[in-house]
Amino acid sequence: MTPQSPSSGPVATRDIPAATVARLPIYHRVLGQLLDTEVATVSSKELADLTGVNSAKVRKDLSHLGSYGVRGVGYDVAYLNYQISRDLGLTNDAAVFIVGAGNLGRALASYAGFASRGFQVVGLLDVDSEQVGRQVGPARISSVAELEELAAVTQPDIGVVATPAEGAQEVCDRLVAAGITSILNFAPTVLTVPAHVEVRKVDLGLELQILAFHAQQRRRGDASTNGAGVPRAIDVTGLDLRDSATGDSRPGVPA
Amino acid sequence: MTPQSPSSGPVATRDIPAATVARLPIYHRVLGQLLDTEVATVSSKELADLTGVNSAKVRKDLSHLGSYGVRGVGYDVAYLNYQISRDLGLTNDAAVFIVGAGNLGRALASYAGFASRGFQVVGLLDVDSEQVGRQVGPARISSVAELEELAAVTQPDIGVVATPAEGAQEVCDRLVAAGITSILNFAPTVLTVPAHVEVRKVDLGLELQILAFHAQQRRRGDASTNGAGVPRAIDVTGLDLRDSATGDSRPGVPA
DNA sequence: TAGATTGTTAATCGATTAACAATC
DNA sequence: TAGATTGTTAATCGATTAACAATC
Repeated sequence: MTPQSPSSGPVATRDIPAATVARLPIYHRVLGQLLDTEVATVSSKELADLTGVNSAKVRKDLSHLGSYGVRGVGYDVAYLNYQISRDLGLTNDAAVFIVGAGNLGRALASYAGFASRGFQVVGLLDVDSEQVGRQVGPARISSVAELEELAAVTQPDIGVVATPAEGAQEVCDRLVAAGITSILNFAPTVLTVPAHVEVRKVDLGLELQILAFHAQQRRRGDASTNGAGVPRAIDVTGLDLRDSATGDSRPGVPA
Repeated sequence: MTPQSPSSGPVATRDIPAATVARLPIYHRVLGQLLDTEVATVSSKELADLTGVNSAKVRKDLSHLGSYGVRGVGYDVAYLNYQISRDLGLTNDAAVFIVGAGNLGRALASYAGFASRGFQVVGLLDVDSEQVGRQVGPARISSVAELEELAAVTQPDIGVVATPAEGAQEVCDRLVAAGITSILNFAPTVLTVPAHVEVRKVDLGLELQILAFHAQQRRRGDASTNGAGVPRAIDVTGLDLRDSATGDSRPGVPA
């Protein structure tokens, strides 16, 4: 994930459906756990049970990567795990640059799930000069004034915006100016970026709202006039988590 | 959102498509900002520009709530905002119970986006006895040993699991036993819950992985043999963020 | 009335899933 | 060979979007 030209082999990543891409990390995590417990092979049915994904969907997803299974046997855990890593671009470490070292920024910097999945925090910045110099997990907090300088040195692949809503757009602009083309946005704002930059948005309040909505639906189902009384399991699919960048400097789709 | 029987009026929430539900909070946030700037009406086109959602989609989404627009004019900001709040179940405060007061738990407890959207943190628990008693934003940290007791008193609507992966399932079981039926899971594990409980999963590493994948795709498009050189904007839809609860005690779909 | 914008229709697109032939 | 499981087909379902009649 360092910005070199990719010399990789026959990675069959042409036209993997978006919904499949979104599930690959799930398979990847479960395969990692299976590796730890020294399970050698796994069937689509087993993967389905472990991930909650329909087994036909598992097979279809994996078939987009290539024919890595063996009929009558299943998938070799280590081999499949490696192939998914490769297709996800995790074989080279991705350098992550976190702006904002409040509770959230610090939580992200010390999040164990990053290192184990090939992400390396190469910068953790904050405006608060009192915070500068403090060690947070593997990172030391730097001043946000040094953003450009640090970015030039560390060449981050991904920028994470963990600031309040107010400063977010400015930080985003500076990240983009520094050459970063992938941004993960935790601030509750829609970020405006040029077309070549991809922004994904994580909105923690939104997740709660969706839960609250479904909870309300269940209560209605239980107690209201229709009186069905069956607590339906409502499936939420089709959530678009991506800030679109279809035109130059247009706002995108937050989650 | 307190567990009383809903006496609400003609809330037209039957069969709102899942994809629409996932976007309502986005409209809600933007409408709130428009309210602050005293904008009286807004057209679907304007809402589309502000959220990055296609304008036809905006109209279709809003039409699921009822006919709240005026042809030739647009939507009354305050009225639409209220209707969405009502459909999302935000008119009554939802009580949120956070287990795990590490960086992430503290970030959530002090997250401004919660209070402004009708969520109230009624509990923040940690195993670390040194943390107990500390004030974090509006909440004071309690001992996780008091989980059942506190839940009985505060009657939380939503439980948030912000513990490491190891403790997550136990915490989840205790939340379920305490009567909580909506759980937001930040731990990198699939939680197993009874069918009547809904779990939504937020996986911070997953978002980074998806960004990394797209970044890799862009580099391929730029530099590889096909030589197209056009940085495609790849759209990611269809991400299922919900742990399913289709059968009793079956694992679900993590995000 | 003329202009603007909603609400809805219908076509299109993509994702899901059961079913089964291929094959280890 | 018999049993198991993949990879793929095809049917179904839901979401997206352009287009436009309804109507303010």
